[in-house]
Amino acid sequence: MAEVKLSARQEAILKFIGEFIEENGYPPTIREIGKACKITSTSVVNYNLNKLEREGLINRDREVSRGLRLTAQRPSENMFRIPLVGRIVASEPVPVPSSDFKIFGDDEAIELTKDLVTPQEDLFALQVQGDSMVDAMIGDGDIVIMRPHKDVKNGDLVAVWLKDREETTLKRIYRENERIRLQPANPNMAPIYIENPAQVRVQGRVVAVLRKT
Amino acid sequence: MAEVKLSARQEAILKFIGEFIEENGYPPTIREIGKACKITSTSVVNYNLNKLEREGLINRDREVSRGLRLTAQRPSENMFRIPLVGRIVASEPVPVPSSDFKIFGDDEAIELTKDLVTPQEDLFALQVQGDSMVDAMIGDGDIVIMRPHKDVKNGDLVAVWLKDREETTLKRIYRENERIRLQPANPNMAPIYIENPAQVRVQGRVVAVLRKT
DNA sequence: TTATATCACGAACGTGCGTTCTAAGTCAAG
DNA sequence: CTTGACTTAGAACGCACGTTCGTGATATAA
Repeated sequence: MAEVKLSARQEAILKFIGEFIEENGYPPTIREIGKACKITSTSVVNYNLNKLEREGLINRDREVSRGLRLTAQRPSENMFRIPLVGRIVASEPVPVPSSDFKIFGDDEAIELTKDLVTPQEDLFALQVQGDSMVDAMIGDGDIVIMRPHKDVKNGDLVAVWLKDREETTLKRIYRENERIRLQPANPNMAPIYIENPAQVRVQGRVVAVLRKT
Repeated sequence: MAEVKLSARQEAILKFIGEFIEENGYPPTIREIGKACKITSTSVVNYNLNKLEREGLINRDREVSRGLRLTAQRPSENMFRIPLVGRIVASEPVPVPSSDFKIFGDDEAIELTKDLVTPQEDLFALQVQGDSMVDAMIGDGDIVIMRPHKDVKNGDLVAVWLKDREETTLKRIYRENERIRLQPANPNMAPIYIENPAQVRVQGRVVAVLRKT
């Protein structure tokens, strides 16, 4: 579409709407727009708003006072919440949230921006307890963002529960024929080889790690 | 303040306002609130809104249609940007942004929420290049949020430039009498002792670490 | 010239919407 | 019981606000 066709007036209106919403938390009325942009007639404002709507730059709800909003970047669009479901300890399996058990009382949640993580429905967060994962460059108190089980590819950093050792670790996983190789993130450390795939339970893929100091 | 004094109706109103704004981009009218919360009289809604305002939960602009907004987390309020000023390499000093050199063309910036970092004016971000800081639990590609120089306290995780070695590392710093102890985050590694304080240049304090996988 | 489209002005209409007033029901303290 | 604070209800007032209509100015094409 041609986005160049904006007259000076329409640009002024658009700019004013943005500033007004930012400042007041609600959109301006036609008359407020008119006063700010030195337009004496409400019908002129209305005319230009219709123009802007046809251009796709704003939405309007007719017959509704202040019934307009900018289509462009609504601020909250760039933010989302991830439930913080618990702690991850080396000696216990990861507490993966069951899908039917919805966390409603989500006072415990982390707010993130899309810069960090592309949002998906089933993401969840865990706080690491203990220094057992230093070899994965993850320390005590760090928060890991995870995505449950499915579609784990070779090379992904995953949380696995090792049945025989009875412990959880974070490692890169590689399926090699019959056996599984678990590669520590620290290149100085040797990999673990698991001959029997039934001995490992992949609990999720690590999507991101956050550390506050 | 007492936040417990909300009646069921007031909570319903508050919840509806939030949902309405989320959905429509502008606040509801008194009558819309009334219809949604099964309140037949506008004055009752008005009464409860005044209650909520006195409680500090909403703001109202009188004589203005839809003139109300939630005081709690206004979405954009909880977000801020940090300039991504460059890369941090072990073999070079940290590129601390000079205060008079304002980064205006900040296409390179990271959006964060206040959950992660308490916002301050002079924060900046660097992307780590290379595996030279694994002992600080920081890997290649990680992003460190930093705050320049001043008020570095014992135990802070800082970026230091070691003059004699000509390298940058991230370590916890401790001033011990005349000498300086640099303690790796990995507890298995031995500390570095610097006898001559002029040999180290503290370039900033690490506030947070982010890793995308 | 006429025709069509774009843009601006002012006024009037009808309703949306915040405000205010009167009245009444509930409940705990006296 | 009465009193008073709190909450709900209904109605009326009056301005706020989106809409529509008539008018006119300007510009480009036939």
